[in-house]
Amino acid sequence: MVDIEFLNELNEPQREATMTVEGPLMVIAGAGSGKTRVLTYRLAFILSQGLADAQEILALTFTNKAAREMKDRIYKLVGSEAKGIMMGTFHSIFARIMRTEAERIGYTRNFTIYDSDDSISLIKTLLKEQKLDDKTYKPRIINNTISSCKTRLMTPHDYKGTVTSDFQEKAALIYELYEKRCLKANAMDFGDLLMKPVFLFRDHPEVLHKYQHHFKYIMVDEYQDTNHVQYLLCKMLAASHENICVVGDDAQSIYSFRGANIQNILNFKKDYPDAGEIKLEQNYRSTQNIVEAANGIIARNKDQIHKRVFTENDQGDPIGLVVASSDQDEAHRVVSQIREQRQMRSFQNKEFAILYRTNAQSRAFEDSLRRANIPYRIYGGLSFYQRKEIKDVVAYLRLAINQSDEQALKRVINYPARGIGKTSINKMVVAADNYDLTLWEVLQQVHRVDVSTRARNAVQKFVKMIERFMVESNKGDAYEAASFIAKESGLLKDLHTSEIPEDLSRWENVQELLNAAKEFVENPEIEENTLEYFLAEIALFTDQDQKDGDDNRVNLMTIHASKGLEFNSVFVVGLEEDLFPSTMAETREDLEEERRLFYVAVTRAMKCLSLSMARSRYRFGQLQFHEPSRFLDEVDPKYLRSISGGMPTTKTRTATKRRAPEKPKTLFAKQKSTPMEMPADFEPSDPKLVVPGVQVRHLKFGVGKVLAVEEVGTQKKATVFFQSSGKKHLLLKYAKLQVVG
DNA sequence: GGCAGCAGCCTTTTT
DNA sequence: GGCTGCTGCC
Repeated sequence: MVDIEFLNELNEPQREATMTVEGPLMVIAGAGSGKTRVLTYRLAFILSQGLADAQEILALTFTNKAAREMKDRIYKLVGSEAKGIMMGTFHSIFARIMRTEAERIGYTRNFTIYDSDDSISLIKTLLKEQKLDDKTYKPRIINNTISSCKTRLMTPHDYKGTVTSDFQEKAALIYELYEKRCLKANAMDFGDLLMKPVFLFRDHPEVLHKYQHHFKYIMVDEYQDTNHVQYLLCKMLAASHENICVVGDDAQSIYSFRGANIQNILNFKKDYPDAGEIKLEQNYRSTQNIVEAANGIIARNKDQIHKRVFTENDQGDPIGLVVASSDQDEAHRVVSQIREQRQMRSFQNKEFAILYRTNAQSRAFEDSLRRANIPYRIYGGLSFYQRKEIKDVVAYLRLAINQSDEQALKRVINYPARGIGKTSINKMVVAADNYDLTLWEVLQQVHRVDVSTRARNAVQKFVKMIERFMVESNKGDAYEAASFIAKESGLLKDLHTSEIPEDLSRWENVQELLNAAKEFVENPEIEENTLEYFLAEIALFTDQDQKDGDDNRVNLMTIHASKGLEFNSVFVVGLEEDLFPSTMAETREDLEEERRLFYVAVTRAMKCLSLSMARSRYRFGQLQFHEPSRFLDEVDPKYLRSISGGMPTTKTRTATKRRAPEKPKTLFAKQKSTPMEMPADFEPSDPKLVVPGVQVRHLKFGVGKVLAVEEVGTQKKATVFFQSSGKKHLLLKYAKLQVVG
């Protein structure tokens, strides 16, 4: 038995929540009340008491990152006993279960996971085949319809019974065809990963029993954001022992747009009348001002469980309020405040967060921060795995594992160009349809299809290549296989020899993917190091999961993405009607969700909080004027202090002047994982300091030694020898160099 | 078959 | 304002 001294670090309700492990339990955890701590300690407690082995515990989290962090913390508490806890997102856990059980529902274990892009592109194909216009029947909307059916467990047949409009009727038809095609492609979409297990458990009680028996303890984090399917899965798995603990905060439910159901929290007591209920109400995160202002905000919502969040922390500073004239002005003033707080309170860059309602708002802040030479990091937006070049490589990998994967096949069949054009592909698609074969099977028998000799030869070569990839993917580990495929497919070469400058950074991104494969292979935690497992992992990897990194940068993200995080200083920006709350929010329920979102934003702040709005801003390429958000009126003025941001300081002007105009577009676009990011602690030096003999750092080339500086015309040109890439000539006017050592 | 140029869409949030 | 995907031209 492991020592459980750690329980002493908890307050009374926290300890109770930690030690109540038998039977159903609901923990309502207010913002900043130590929820994660309770969850980790609770798991550590179960393990240390020998109540269950790690593999017998199921812990469902909201993001993979949350799971990883929790695992780390549990390791620190109980050591290697924690190894093997089934911890992850609903999607990743049930994807694993479905791999084991795939054969029972007509799939094989190597099935592909379609992301929304794959789904939408399949829907487009189907619309075309049905001669339906994709302007009237928008693929994205149909995709939303299908996923919403899936969270409500509606099959195409069920849905057909409910249609009341022409659009729905066509959507039902597409849904039906879509399901057939997914099955044929041995592919599941996000919705399937949750819906199919429910049907599997329903139709195969022995399978359900197996898992019910297997998981002795179940824990669900962020329960307020679970949807109906997730709710059912929990209920099914917990039915025999009922050792289920759900943790959440109804006030922070912000995902109803994707089917999250706040009722799940309220229903918990109906399903388990004897369930314990513990409220964590002491906030350890924020100042009194922030906690009380937040309480005042959320009090206006009708739908909520009563609780009284309080704190024993200091009162703290008033909440800053900024009314800016434009979005640029807003950004500018936020940056000024960041500067000021860095000085006055000695906060580091990474202790700041700028939170906004929509991703599109980030641009103004990026510009301002870049001008001020403040490094920043953007969360969200286009994730690494959504990039074209990455999707191309991944498509090859997918194809190596699952040849039925139609979306992957179509993506790479003629990329890099190998002479298999639209006409030939169309003929083969038709053949596949006529003979009820997969596209891959047709490719294998291309000699029976009426295509040009040139195309036929190209197809046969392509098939041989993929077959080699199949062999390779079974032979080596994920890294070896992926490297082989990236190289042999011609993809790397295509990017490397390309004239287009962006292709260089694409090439680097592909290298980055290979690095990820290497890291995966070297991770001792993983079950198997094959390509198949690697693919399964990255299919569910999202931008929310990117590593924090220790680098010192200001954080920019949507409020949704900020859930679960905390920062010393938070700026909630864009508090304008029609932006936040969003125009889309019409009903009282919608509006209450927006208000919860505001509540989440405000409660991310530990010490400093600032709210701002812009009277005008560019949207859809047009200048728009906005009224202040109603949410600003909902903050009690006694907590507020208006900040009338004045003119930019001298220092600001200098910084603005100093920036090189080329910097954003060229250098930063070439950053590896996320473009436009500025590495931490990179501070370009005055060009005068760049003299022969000194060591310098360059954003892209790394560290190097200055060999010579010469005047070319009116400009200064330096010759630098870089360890990474050899000798380079750089114009000092453009190249930013930092003198080091 | 490949590329360039343009139209139209988007902006709520994501596994 | 920026991106994607389509069309039409070579």
